[in-house]
Amino acid sequence: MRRSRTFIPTTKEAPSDATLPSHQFLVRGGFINQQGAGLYNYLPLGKIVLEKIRTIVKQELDKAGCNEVQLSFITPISLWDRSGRADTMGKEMLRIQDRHNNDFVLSPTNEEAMVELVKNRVTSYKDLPLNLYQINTKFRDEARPRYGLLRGREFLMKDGYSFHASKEDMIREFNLMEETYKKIFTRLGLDFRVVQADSGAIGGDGSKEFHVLADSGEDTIVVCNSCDYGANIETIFASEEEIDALNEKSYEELQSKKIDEKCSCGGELSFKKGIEVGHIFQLGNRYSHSLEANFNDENGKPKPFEMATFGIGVSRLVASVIEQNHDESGCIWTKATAPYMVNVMISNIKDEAQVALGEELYAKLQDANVEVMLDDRKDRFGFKMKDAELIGFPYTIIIGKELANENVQIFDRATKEKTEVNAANIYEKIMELM
RNA sequence: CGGGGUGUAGCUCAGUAUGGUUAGAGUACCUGGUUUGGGACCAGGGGGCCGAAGGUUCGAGUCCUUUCACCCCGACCA
Repeated sequence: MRRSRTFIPTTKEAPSDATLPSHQFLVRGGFINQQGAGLYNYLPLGKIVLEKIRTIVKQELDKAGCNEVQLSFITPISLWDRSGRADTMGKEMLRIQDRHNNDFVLSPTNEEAMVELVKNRVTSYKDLPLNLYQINTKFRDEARPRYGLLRGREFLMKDGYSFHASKEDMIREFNLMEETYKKIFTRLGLDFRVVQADSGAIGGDGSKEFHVLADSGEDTIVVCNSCDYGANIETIFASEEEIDALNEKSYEELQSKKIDEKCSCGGELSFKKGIEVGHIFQLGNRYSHSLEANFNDENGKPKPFEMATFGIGVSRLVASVIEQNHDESGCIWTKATAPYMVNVMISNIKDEAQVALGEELYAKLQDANVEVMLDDRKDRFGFKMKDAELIGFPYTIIIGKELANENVQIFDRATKEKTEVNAANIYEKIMELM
């Protein structure tokens, strides 16, 4: 893509209400803009990142045998009356009326709809197990949306639901999804932990959360330095007071706070802040029972489905990548999430040799299916560099005054180091890096 | 939903205590010129129903009432 023809409205100043790095940089970098409280538009760059994350989520789920569907976003209130959630979800569910004064809600989640979909269509144990998911807009009318994409009212979430003939099989799927989620977050290039969550009435290993480690995380978790143990503090500290006191501490304060107990593996335990980006949950037959969704077992006896549910906050992940990967200059996208891998920067657009090399390289990289941006704008060197750092292309190839000596530079966004490369070798060199 | 705060140019904000020229700055944008290795410089220019509705007044960005929106601190959540 040519920078001169894209819609990437970057700004020097952040909106005054943006407090978190991800919020500031995503707005300043022209990825998103705010439409209303908890409502965001995705501009071209933001849309690309969102789609990349969505694609990785989809690929790994499909590989694990899940089926993607797409349920209607607006659902009749009757669906929620039957499960009892029309009352219990309260004001989080935004209700609307159509022209006939019929009541609908903007779906905040889809257990009911998914059970209704499967009910009477999957009728035999032979058809089980089944794992259906969708990556679709959700709406939760939060009392207080904040932190940009991290807590919007309208957001993109992957929600999956699995149906089983036995609890054992449901647990097998639950474990499979845990592994699948690990693959997804690993592919995204994130430093994350799986933690035991507060599983309420279900108990046991019924619920696990996936946290991206970041200073600005809203949750406090305990992690081991030598094994992959992790726990939300809500599960290991008895009193509300202790939990509240820990949650109020800043990242630095927590870092220095020692935990006396050792992990069962012998390793040291420490506190971290995390952003919850995934949650997997063993549901049992709570919904299948209340919605009378049954299958026939080997003996022809009707039984409610054993279910589990699996969520990933897709739009929240966009912000999480930046919360974990940024510096004072802007975004540092991971290779899997970068909107463009390479930014070819023509330092001085009036220099014919620079333009010629830039165009040539741009064409070659495009032919090689590299996601490449050509910064062909008439602006000055410094301006374009600041812009590239703010947006966070993993690599920027600087075609500038060193071209007179047959050299160009590769600027590594993460380290901010510039490597001198002979212009004749730049294509091979950049291809090696990726 | 409780407590607090803010709405003035695309963005960041002055101006409002004490009403009074044509409502400002920086930045961004447009024109021309000079620049071209870290968000350039000079000159010129466009851009505002001062959140909205009522009211007080000879006169309202400024005072009063109502209302809407957004933000922050709490309680709640992918």
